[in-house]
Amino acid sequence: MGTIQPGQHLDEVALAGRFGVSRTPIREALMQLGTMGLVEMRPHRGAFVKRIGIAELVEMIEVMAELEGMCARLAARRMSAAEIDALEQIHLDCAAAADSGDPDAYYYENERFHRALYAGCHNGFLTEEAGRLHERTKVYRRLQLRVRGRVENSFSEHEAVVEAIRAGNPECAEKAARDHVLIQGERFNDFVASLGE
Amino acid sequence: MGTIQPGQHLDEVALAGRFGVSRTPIREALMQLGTMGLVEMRPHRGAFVKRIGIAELVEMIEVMAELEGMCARLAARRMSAAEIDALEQIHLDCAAAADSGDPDAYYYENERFHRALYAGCHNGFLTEEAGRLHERTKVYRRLQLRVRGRVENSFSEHEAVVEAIRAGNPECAEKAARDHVLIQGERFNDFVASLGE
DNA sequence: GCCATAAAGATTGTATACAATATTCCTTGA
DNA sequence: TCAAGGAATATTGTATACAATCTTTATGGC
Repeated sequence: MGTIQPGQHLDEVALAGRFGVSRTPIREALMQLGTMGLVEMRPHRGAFVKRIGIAELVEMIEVMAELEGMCARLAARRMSAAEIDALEQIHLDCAAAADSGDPDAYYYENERFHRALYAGCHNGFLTEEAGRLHERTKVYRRLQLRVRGRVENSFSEHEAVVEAIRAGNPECAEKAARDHVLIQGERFNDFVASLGE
Repeated sequence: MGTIQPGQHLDEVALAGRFGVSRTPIREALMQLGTMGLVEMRPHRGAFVKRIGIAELVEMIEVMAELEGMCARLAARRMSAAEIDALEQIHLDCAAAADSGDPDAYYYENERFHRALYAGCHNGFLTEEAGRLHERTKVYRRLQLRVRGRVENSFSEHEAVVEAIRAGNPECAEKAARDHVLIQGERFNDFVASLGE
């Protein structure tokens, strides 16, 4: 219970009753989610949980890779020593989480790592946009970490990003971060293919 | 009249009266604009036209350059012969508009050119995102075309993009498109600097 | 038996009324 | 005279009622 499925119709009165408010704030929230692209609003039909197709997800990952690469490139040029230290500390936390063998723990630390990377570009708008896209694809990315060996690979890919940033090598950092995301796209394709669909 | 200024407070009842509807649809529209980032919503204060600072605009242009470069890179790989022909036709229309000496005419054709480029990447999500950012910065970009010689330079920069795409050279196309946007950022800085602020 | 059409029901979109909060201006005291 | 506090006003946030539109179901005709 509580979990909602893609394509599900979001009934306004039901939600209003569920949260103990009137339809008005519910409608405003749904409208926000609509413009954010999380739900689909069809005229006189209401709000539906956006059903993200595989093609669309691949498209989003393609853009994601570009933005993450850009963040890393700029971070290599702009991050202060203190910021790099902080990023490396989070990276160490990732290591601990990876060793613990708990995918959820790693997921949480991984989140922190990416947020720190986004902030490191010193471009507030880019940080926002990358964060939004990250948020929008997180559900699907979380599945990835369940794949055997993915956590270890993810960690070593982070390593490459951190090293390039510390070395002050923008091109290298960009490539490492971009590949880190693109690999997830490929893995996802494998995952989908393995479902026989 | 009719034009609104950055930072201006958007009165709900005034807008409702102006458009002959109640506050409800006005509120929903403002909320949409809020999540789109075009207006700023402060709690219990209402909606204000987003005041985009110079720093923020530079940040947006930086991201814009990356996305446009990505579009061009993918377009060089994915555009069909027919699409390239269409892009070139729009480019010719730009030439005609440039020759007419009317900045507004060129502005319109320039718009078509960029939209065609966005569509050429064959990534619907990227096309959407690039279009949104384009829309959000258009007001400021329009000023650029008033600068002497900018229309001619813009046109020759387009030329480089079209040639690279026709040649099927992704790296070249990416660089050309990226530089095309970045130059606008630099010109804008010049423009701001010339104001003595 | 099946399809088309119309009526009934359900759900979204809009308007209006009321409550909550912020702003402004006036009063009062030092 | 200026500052602080409070009341009055204005504006946003929420609830509810009504209108418009879509969906479903039942009925009639072929």
